Amino acid sequence: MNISMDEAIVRRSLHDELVERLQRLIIEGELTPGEKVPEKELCERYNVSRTPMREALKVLASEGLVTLTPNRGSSVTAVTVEDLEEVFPVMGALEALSGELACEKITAAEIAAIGKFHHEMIGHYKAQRLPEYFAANEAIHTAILKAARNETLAAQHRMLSARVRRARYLANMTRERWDKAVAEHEEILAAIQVRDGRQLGAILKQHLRNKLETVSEWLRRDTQG
Amino acid sequence: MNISMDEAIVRRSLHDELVERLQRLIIEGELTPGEKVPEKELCERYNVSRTPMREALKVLASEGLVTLTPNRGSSVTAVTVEDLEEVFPVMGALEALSGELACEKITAAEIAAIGKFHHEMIGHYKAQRLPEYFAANEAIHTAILKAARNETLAAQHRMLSARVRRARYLANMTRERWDKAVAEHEEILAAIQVRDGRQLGAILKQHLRNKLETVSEWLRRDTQG
DNA sequence: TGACATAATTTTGAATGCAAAATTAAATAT
DNA sequence: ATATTTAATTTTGCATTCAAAATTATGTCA
Repeated sequence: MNISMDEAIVRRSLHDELVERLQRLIIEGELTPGEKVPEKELCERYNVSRTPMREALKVLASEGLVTLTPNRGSSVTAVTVEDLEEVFPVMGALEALSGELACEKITAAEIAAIGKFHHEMIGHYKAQRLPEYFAANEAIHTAILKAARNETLAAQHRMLSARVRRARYLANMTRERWDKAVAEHEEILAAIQVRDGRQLGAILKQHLRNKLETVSEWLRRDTQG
Repeated sequence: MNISMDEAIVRRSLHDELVERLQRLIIEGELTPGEKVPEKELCERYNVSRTPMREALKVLASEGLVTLTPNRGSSVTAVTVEDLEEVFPVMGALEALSGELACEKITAAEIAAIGKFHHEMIGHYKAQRLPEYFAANEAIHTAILKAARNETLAAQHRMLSARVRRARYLANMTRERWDKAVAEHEEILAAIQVRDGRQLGAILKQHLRNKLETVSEWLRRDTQG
């Protein structure tokens, strides 16, 4: 009895749906860091009661995306330079691992797909289209992570990524740094194509270290300047 | 209704307290993998309503400790060999990082403390006191993690650790493996004492790889034998 | 008896209700 | 006016309630 699940009705619990929506609101910046999460307002907006909303907020809090203060509700966690300096090394370790694992398990088709993203990205770079560049960039990193075939790894990475994605997106690179990032991406692609896991891991780690530089520099300027 | 006051909750937010208590129940094995979480029973036991209990379960679910099935409640996530093979490499990467960071930041006093744990552990090893050995062992790894001065790293590690701690604890080592683990610990201590982060990271990673062998072997035997 | 249908019970997901804490507004004194 | 109380309002944390789903029990008929 092999029933195709393709058309199965996906019934999700409200809190689960809300976790996702709130995550999006935070990442896309509709809810900005430091801001109090307007519980009531969001409940009305999504037409749910406070119960599932509060469940969702608790989950987000455990992921570090919001901060709960006893008896005074939740606020979007503000990312400080210190946070970034904590998160990036951890993400670096995870990405390095993803590179190593990916090289063991990646298929030719997946390599080709990454190559395609890469060339798209280069195109956007040459045309100085930053948002499109970011999208292609993220596609590459996601593809590597997926090729690693480790859901735990992917989940951990997603979690940390969510915490800093907004800062990452907002910090716009200097021309110089952008050049460097692209150069690193050439190396990334090369390492994948020859399936050199050690090398890929190392580059990914370095790549992220440079990103940290960019982002924390921007954050420093933005928050105190 | 029979309420035992010694277990009733006093401090801080209920859901937060519950997260911790349930975590303990799972790790200590009072709630065993696969078992359905008896929501009502636990509510009575801790004398709380279902609301905070369910909030806590959602958090634990997001950490992978319990599994929520729509409309049929929550059960303790059963750890499979496949899970272990996913989790351990990630923990390995985190531990390796913790080793590197720790060597940069650890104080002489902390090194001394780790040395003390180490010697206690050796004593327990010689006397074949497994539980005490495990406790000292865990103290060492926790101390290294703490010395790394990275709360994000520690939190991620704690989360993964919780998921496999029970299996880790239950799998008893062969004499041979135990010898090896102790030998590795000698190397760990040596690397810390000379603050060789690269080396420490590498050993920790290898150490965990061996642990995976032990645990997954046991799990395979236990679940299908 | 055993396969199936149907009714009773329990469990689950989510809305609502309520008391305590926090915040804001108003009132009083300086 | 500016502090400082005090009162009103809102928000928060949690308990309770309620409808829908799932599970178990009961009844029916071959």
